[in-house]
Amino acid sequence: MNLRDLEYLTAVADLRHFRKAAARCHVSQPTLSGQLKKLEEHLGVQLMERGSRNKVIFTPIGQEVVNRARRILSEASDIEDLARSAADPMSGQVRVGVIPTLAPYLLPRVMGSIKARFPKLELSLKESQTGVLVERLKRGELDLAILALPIEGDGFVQEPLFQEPFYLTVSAEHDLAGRSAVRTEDLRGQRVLLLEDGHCLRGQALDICFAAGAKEADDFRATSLETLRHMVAAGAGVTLTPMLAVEAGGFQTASPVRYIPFEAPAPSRLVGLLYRKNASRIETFKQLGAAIGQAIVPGLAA
Amino acid sequence: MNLRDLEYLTAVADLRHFRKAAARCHVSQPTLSGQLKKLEEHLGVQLMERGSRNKVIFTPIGQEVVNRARRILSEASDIEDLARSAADPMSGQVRVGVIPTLAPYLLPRVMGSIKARFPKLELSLKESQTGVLVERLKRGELDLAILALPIEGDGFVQEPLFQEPFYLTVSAEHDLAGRSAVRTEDLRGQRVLLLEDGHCLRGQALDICFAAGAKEADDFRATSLETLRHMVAAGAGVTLTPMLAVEAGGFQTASPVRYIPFEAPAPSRLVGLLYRKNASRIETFKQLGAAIGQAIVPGLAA
DNA sequence: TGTTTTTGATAGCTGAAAACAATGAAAGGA
DNA sequence: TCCTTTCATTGTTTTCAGCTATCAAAAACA
Repeated sequence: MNLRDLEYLTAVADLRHFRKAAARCHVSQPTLSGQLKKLEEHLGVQLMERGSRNKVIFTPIGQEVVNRARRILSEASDIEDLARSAADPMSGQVRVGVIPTLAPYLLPRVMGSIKARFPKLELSLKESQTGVLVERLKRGELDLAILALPIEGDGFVQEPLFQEPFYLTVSAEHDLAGRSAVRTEDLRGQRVLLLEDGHCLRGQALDICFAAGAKEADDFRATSLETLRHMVAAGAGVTLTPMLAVEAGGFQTASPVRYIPFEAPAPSRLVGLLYRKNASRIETFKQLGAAIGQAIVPGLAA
Repeated sequence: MNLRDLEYLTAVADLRHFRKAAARCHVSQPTLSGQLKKLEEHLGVQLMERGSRNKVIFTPIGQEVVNRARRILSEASDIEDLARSAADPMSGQVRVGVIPTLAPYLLPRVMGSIKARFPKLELSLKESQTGVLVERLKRGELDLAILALPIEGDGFVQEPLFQEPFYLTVSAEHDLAGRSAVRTEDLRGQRVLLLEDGHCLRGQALDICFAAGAKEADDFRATSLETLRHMVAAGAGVTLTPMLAVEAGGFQTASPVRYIPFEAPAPSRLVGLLYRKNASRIETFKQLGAAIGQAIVPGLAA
């Protein structure tokens, strides 16, 4: 059986006339006759009675087949519509995974402009740690990840978006609280609070601490940057906060923690996109990345 | 688009492997690859990501297309099932029209054995006068009619089933009530009650009366044989009753009307089937006719 | 690290079947 | 009786789904 045959059939059902039906299907009348005859042979049932003058009459089974054929054709046409609308790269669904140290701070700053620029795009957001994101990307459960680069492992494209500098985060009572800038060497001897295992930020901060001669507070692992912030406020130690997670300037003085920038070269992480090399919607991802960059980079310069 | 392509697609979706999918569809792998590629081109959307080693991954749109394809294929398969079951001539629906002077008396005698012999046959019954039946048959609203032959008009097949003799019907007080048989000449001068216009039986009875010199009671036209029966019982006149409508012997003596057979050649009507010359289910009709004949003819002989 | 295996894509060819034009046959209508 | 309408039939052409053989990439393995 064939969708084309069903079109012939419904055309005859609509017009009750082989020649007109053939015209509507843009084929010759013998073609349509022949195909319908073959369809009847294939089904083993006579679908209609042909009189040379009297109108075509459908058998009860034929009528039922016509009804079902109409539904099938309509559903097939739905598929084509679906595809057509999806052919617009900035429409349809994109499943995005974002790491937890980025999501709560990045998304509020970019979602507004993305929704405005790409109204037909439906972003489905998922917050997970790097390892989980990579795995889900590989399995096709996600289309795109926003995380800290580089990622080890092949088969992916890594697209840098921006460098996000870290800020030394201390309590208002801390010795360094008054400084307008610090160097990594200032970390020496500090008790540094870090995130629990699995967060890429933990590894990056650890590297910086190790290089600077600081040591991790090994009796504590935070679940989130917010926990970390509260611990620092309580005077339990210092930490490194990525820039987007730094509280907005207006509240900074009232806050019990101080965010101190590093002198150049400031430690930072590279935030970027990750997607499968043979992904279908690379164009969509590139445009998304550009939009995120435009929304964030001006804020970085300030 | 093509149902075959959708099969390829769902096979790949099931097996996540082009070669295996091709095997399941009994085609070569390049064929399947090529057709799927064409499908994607036709839809203008990438449906899946092909990695040479990692499993095939469907895009979100691809997954949605697969879901819809599955439904379409299932519905297409339904059509084939429907046709297969309908290919058995004695199964499925047959829309039968029966004239009102036959239906209430014929159907109870035949439906039982028909249901027993053809359990898969669904008879949809409609009671209408000859003219309506012929019209509906022509329009394809009915498949078969059971009525009195012959029918004028072409394009139909008329298949005789049995001759149904008429009985003179008089009240128990009537002069002729005691007779064991009558001749048509006995009708002379009788006041004959007949059915209203549209009933073929009216015309047939009228012919008999005209030939015999009886005259119709022109102030009365009955709607049904039952009305006629009651009128005869009330002594309003005599009438002709087709044999099947004659009340069963057990009640006859208790009944206020008497049914008197005619001497040979007894007037009668020919009951038969009518269907379109190019009808699809002629075999079904022939078997149905045979079953009706077998159920009725023994009763006629008795 | 080089080799093998796996897996989908590509190229070129073939045959079945879908399409066409021309014609026939049946049946209304003039 | 002839003409028109309408679907079926016939024979030819063209399209394309299908095949075999082969390639290229990448994972697996030694």
